[in-house]
Amino acid sequence: MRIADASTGGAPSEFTTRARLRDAAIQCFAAEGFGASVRTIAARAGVSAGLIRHHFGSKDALRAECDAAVLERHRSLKTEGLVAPANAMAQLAESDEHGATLVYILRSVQDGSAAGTAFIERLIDDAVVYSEEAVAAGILRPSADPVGRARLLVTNSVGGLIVLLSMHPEISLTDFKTVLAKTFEQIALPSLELYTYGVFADSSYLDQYLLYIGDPPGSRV
Amino acid sequence: MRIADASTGGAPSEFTTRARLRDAAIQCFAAEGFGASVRTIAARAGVSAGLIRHHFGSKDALRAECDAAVLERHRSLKTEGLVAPANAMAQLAESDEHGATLVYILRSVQDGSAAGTAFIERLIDDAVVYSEEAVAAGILRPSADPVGRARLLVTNSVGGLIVLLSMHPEISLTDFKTVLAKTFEQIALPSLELYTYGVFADSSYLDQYLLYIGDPPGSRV
DNA sequence: ACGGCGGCTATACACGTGAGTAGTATCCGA
DNA sequence: TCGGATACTACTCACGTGTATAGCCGCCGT
Repeated sequence: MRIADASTGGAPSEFTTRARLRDAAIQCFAAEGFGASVRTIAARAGVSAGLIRHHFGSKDALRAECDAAVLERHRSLKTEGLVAPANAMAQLAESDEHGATLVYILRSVQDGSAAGTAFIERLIDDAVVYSEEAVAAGILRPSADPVGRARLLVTNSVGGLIVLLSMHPEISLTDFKTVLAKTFEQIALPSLELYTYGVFADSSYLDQYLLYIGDPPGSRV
Repeated sequence: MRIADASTGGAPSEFTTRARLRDAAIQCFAAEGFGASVRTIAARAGVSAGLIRHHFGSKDALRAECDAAVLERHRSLKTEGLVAPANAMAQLAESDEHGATLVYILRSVQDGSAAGTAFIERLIDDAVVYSEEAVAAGILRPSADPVGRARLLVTNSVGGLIVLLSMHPEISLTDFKTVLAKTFEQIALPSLELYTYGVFADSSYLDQYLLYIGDPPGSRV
């Protein structure tokens, strides 16, 4: 037990074999989803399947470590100031390693795992903070339901990305970056339009709804 | 072969055993995802696993028939005029049977299957048509990229729904309707706000991008 | 030089899956 | 009444999976 820790002395995520296996797993999970077998991961890392069990004990434990690594990678990216409020995702697609990270995160969300939920909630929390700042700075319009808006923006963006990527099952291990770039290029203009002007020509739908929730008819519970 | 067809004489989707099994499969797939085993489906229908193979030949064939049935169900709903442009999804959540249909569709999209892709593309095509009409009627703002906007709106809405539902794994076979209603209630106000006013306080981001694609710097390939 | 130990593999096991086969019961027409 | 087809079940098989164990090889401290 405690193999890598004991040898390197504290930092478990170095260039140890354990980290190599973990990164191979991240790439496989990103490429094929979490159905990727332990043997596939082992093959990609050029080792035998038993070694993974030797290091991690179980597939679930391996995945938990992948989750932690990816979450941590995203957190460090954020503290580096790379992740801007609006185009948070686009930044991640730049490098190929980060591309795999992004796809892994999307797969986690898609899969409904705890890591995916955690990630979404973190994004929402971030968005709430960014939104407050941006509203104060006059960049964003104020909202009647700021956290609801943040939630909507995040879930829609991430979900839209998931749908778009689901429609391209040919994300062979190599071109995460390419397919992500294409996708972003596809949605950039409509997104900016939507975020700038909305889609409705006037505010009648919103006004109706505001009236409706102000004095709701008894038909609903 | 051709059991139901030969007996009922033309319409394969009646109250035949075959249709019963298919509907049980749709509910199981909606509840558990497509990993639901043939035995589970059989148990739900109150029959043995072998019978499913007897009727459909394979699990894939069964799923194909479920896909077709769901797609057809949605198409008939559309021709009934029930599906309005804006709140297309909300309608489906009303009845419980349609709730299962909706969730099945979402699962198909999430899963990246051909049926899911087909469904998304159909929704986009519909949205393009509706948008044209709505723009002509002065309800929607015109767009510089109408089909891009339709694509964005559809993928974001459906994807957002998928994400939101993924975060509630407790969709026990019974309360499709409840969880869908809660979800819609949660996003209604922010959605209307977004679609009415957007989120940006001014058009500077959009203007920048329009300039950018008008004369792109050479840094990109 | 050598002895122990950690990295690593080969092999096997239990389990759940989809698929296949054989056989039984039930109904319908001649 | 009977014969055949059809709905249905019980049982079996092959396969891929995650998990588990036993053992080999090379490095490193003494």
